[in-house]
Amino acid sequence: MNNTPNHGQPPKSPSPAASTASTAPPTSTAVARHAGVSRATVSYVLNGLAAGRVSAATQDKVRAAAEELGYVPHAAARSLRSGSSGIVLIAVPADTVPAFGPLFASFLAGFQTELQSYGYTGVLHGASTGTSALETARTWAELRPAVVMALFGSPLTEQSVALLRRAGTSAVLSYGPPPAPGAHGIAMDHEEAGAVAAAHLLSAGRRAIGVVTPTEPGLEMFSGPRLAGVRAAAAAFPGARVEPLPLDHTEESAAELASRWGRLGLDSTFAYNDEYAMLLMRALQDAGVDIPGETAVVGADDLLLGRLLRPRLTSVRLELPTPAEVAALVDRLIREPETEPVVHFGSSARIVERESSR
Amino acid sequence: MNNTPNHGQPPKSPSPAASTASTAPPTSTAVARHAGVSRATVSYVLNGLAAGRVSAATQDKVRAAAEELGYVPHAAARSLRSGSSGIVLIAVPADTVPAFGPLFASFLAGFQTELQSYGYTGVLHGASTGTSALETARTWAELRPAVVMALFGSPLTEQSVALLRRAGTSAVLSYGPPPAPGAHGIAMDHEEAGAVAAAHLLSAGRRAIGVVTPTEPGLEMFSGPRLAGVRAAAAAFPGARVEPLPLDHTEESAAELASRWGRLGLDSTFAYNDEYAMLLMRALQDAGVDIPGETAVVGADDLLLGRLLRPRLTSVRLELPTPAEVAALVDRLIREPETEPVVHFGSSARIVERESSR
DNA sequence: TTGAAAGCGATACCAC
DNA sequence: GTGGTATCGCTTTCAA
Repeated sequence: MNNTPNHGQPPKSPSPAASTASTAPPTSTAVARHAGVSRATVSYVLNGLAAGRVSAATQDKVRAAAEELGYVPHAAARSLRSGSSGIVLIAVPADTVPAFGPLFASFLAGFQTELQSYGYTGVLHGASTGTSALETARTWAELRPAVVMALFGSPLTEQSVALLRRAGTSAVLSYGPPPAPGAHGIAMDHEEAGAVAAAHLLSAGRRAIGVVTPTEPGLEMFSGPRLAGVRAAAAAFPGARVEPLPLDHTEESAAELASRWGRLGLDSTFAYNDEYAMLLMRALQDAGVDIPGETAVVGADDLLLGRLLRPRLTSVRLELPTPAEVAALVDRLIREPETEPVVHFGSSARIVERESSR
Repeated sequence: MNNTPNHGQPPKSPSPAASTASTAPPTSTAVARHAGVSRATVSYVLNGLAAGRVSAATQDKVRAAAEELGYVPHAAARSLRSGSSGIVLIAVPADTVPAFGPLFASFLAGFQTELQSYGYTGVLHGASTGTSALETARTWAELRPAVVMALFGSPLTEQSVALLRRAGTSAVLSYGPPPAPGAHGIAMDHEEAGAVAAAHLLSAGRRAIGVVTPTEPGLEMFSGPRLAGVRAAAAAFPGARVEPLPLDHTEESAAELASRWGRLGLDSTFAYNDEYAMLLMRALQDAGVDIPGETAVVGADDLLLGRLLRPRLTSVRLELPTPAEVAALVDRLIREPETEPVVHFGSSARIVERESSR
């Protein structure tokens, strides 16, 4: 990989041919010349600040010229001048992305649209977790984003938050895990998810609960608290036992786990999500374990998937904050950058009971 | 929604408090002052062009000052000056995103990392399909991206490609569908996928093939060609019949389809992907249809899911171009912007035979 | 009603 | 070895 310290600049082109087909991109100066007015006038007209300043005839001339030349303002120049980029940087840990479900994808889609309606430019940035938090923050800071929203496992430390804030970022918002010092947070209460699942199993008389913890990197921050939630709930029941069950996202891993199921002596499981639940359930069924008779299974996320399984899958549903709510929060943080960092609890968990845990 | 013509600027803050905690973000001027040198010197040192120009002692001073102040270069300023942003804009149709599988998510993750290693900044932009192609292109063009890679259903027309090119974009690359005039393309051969599936079913003696076509918006561009591929393959077999089967991504829709399965008289199905295959298979099994006895089922994408079903799911696997290949292509297009638009066929399909079609 | 001009931050040529 | 300084495209104040 080329890693010359060229600060993110692309390698210089060997052939300095004009960057595009014919001419250089039209600037506001070109529009002004074309319309026979000054650049100032162009700016007023095109930004809707022309009321009572520029005659209607002139406005038409300007707009026609812009249209004809295919003029598009230069965001970098504007942001340089105005001092703010209007960029909301949504950081996604690149190597965890595949593990996120459709639930999350649809949140993102709505969120981006929502931001646009506020006039911000939502920009997704896949952070490769190979690099340090500070280095990653530097990359982000170069864009001078109004807000950085760090999703899930995106690296974020006190230092990197500080760096971003010095670079003019109004707020850093951690979505998922508890925020680093200085950052706001939208926390999902994974402990509660675990607790809800455990409460359900315990009240059904189960006492030996396995908790599937994915070995995929970047997911510990969810599975950890969930496990803790299960443990907390179990602590209230004398004789209850909790067993972590590391599991790869592969058939082999599930088969291996199922093969030693008897020795584990578990009467119930809380899987990381519905997909892992399916993976485990299949392996258990293939190994002759009766579900829910011998072992109850509870998934999470309440995907369509779970309803297609037999027995149908009981699932814990985490209610996420809506895109509109989050966008409104982002807008507020931009307008009031000095707001004390605070954690907004964004979710509540409830159980969707089906056959796999009866 | 606020849609005042303010060209993407965020609403002005009512409280013009300093944008960040304490001071304004440090500039190269600040670093220069702090180090007791000129801005020019700072620029040389920080960009690694100081060899034989600046003394080692001075270089150290500069770097120390930059470090201490937490200096981060301003991408907008740099891009303004240098005339190129190094941004590779990856456009994703926002409302289709949830329908993409893990396959694609992992491609994206790798691609972003790959771009980074070339020195480009990969930026994902969720295009809300509510807006016109031209308007969307304008939004993109404001960022002056080096390349726009439009995924799947992102709106792209001859006009919008032209607009982007006038704005200095080296190349527009359409990933998935056949490119608009002026754009390069990485096409996935969905017809081949359909043909491969059909060939498999036909050679197993099946003659009445149902083809599941999702009703979700934005997916026709895949399902259409696949259906066409099936039809083409079937045309070679006298007596073969092909039946499109519209299906929502819901249990109800699948149940409804299953309820009239007898009347359809089909002995096989090619589903849009493994998830739709699972949906249909479940409904058919619930309706008492034997798989593969009465009806063979073939999915697509070869997800883990398919191996967990009973019977195990036969699937068509589309080999996508690797992130590295695509990144290399992007790099080439940036360095040689005048390359004639061309379509790169990026995929080949093969069948993974399992129990559901035996 | 319009225009001249300053300046946002970084780069690189040219002179010292 | 180092430092002025013009320049990228755009916004906005002030003057005409």
